[in-house]
Amino acid sequence: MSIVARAEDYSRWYLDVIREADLAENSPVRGSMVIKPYGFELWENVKAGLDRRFKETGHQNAYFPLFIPMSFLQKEADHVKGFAPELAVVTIGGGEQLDEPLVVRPTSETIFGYMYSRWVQSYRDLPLLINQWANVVRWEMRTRPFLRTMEFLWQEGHTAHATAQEAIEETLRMLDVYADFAINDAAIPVIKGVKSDREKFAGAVNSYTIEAMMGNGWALQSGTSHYLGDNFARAFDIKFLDQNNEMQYCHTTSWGVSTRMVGAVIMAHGDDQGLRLPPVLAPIQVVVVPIWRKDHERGQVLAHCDAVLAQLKEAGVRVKLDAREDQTPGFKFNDWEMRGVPVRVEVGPRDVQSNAVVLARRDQPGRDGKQFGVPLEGLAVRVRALLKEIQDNLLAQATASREEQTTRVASYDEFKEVLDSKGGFIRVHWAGSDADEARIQEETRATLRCLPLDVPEGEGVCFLTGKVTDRVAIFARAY
RNA sequence: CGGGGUGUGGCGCAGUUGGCAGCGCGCAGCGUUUGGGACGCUGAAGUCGGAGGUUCAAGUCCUCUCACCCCGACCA
Repeated sequence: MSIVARAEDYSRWYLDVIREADLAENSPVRGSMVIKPYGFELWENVKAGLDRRFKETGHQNAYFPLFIPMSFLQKEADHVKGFAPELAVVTIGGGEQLDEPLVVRPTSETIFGYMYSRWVQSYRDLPLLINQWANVVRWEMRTRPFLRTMEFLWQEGHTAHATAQEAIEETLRMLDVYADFAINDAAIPVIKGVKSDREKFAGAVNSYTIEAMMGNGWALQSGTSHYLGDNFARAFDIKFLDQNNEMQYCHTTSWGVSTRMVGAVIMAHGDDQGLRLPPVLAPIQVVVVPIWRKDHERGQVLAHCDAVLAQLKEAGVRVKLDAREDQTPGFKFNDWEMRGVPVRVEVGPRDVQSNAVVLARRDQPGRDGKQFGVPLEGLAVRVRALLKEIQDNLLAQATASREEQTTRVASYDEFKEVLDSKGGFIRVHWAGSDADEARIQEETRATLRCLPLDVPEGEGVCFLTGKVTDRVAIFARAY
């Protein structure tokens, strides 16, 4: 059992890491997986970081049901068209054929819409800012652990507002929240952008995305935020009386981040040794490995470990002692590196003697990442600083790698050449049509990931059509 | 749905012209080990994906079938 090199077979590397780091396992049902405790803890930390931000921006959690009447989906034409192919539908309940089939939610705009129409009467009821943590089901043809599974966990925020402007502000606010989480917690640099019409959410006016780059140069949509206009308000009759006693439709939004984010963390940071977790999200931030040769050393070393443990716990560090007696220290070093633990503390007889420890950092493999003779006194302060440094370094590395793999091209020939030789993100001025976009996808397997928001690049010539435009697009092969 | 592949102890695999079902890892017990993936000895564990057929004899040959994996079309 081991992990294949990324350069040799990236998608096998990904599956190897998930297996070796004990994150998840395929279930007996095709396309669905069991998230194991270590992987789930990682997800729980993702949840915690997002949930805190949702609360800070005024949202409350609630829970809406798993089953949705089929007729609800059908109320919004684009929505049903988009989701119909991937619905799981319940037609039998309690041994009886159901009068109306129930859809296992693929997303919850419709049931939220139905309830919101009952809850909103006056402008005083607005805005409505609700999030839910839930599982959803989409019948996928091709699946990959975390990146695309038939059932996945996510949060979906659904909000209703009095005006288009407020709803658009909310959409962009949540996009910022996602970007902030990705950058500061997951240490993944992301590009905020708007989706093309072809790529946008079924039923949305506009879809926004944070696009991240994985270790192989492929793009991964890591979070989305949709401005739904009054499409769902009209479909579900979400109306209110405004200050002038006039009936108005609400403007709604929805936004989601899923367990796919775990896949993003794996692929944005992992190396040939396995997982590399950003300290903010790591279930175990520091692992302590005791080392002894002779029996009499054992007690001293473990006592020393306890002192380390106590000090780090006191400082709020998530620390674990690996006191397994049936494994050698060398095995444990490799094991925890594979699992991506950011910092390792090694405690042996020599450290007991000198009242110190050895510190090893995951982002610098081998002897380079080791500090010897680190005094026990003040260790927690030093470790916390090191965790911060590792967090920053992972972000810096991922950013540098993304910049290195982002290319500007001026012609379609160059586009194809770069895509085949180098891959990564390709930045272009873009004035093409839906049909042009479809053709590029067909010919190159690259898709238009987004039109980046924060790029005042000025006018330029569209690489495909030759038209002058100020619109910029990023194309890439994507998961 | 199209193309390719695989089903044999828990996992990864080998199994020749059909002739006693094996190897590595893991697992259990005991002992020696432990500063970068330790070693020895002993042991447990398999209706060979399923059904049918050919044969004195099938993991192996034939027919049917099921499942899973990989590559495409759909997608957070």
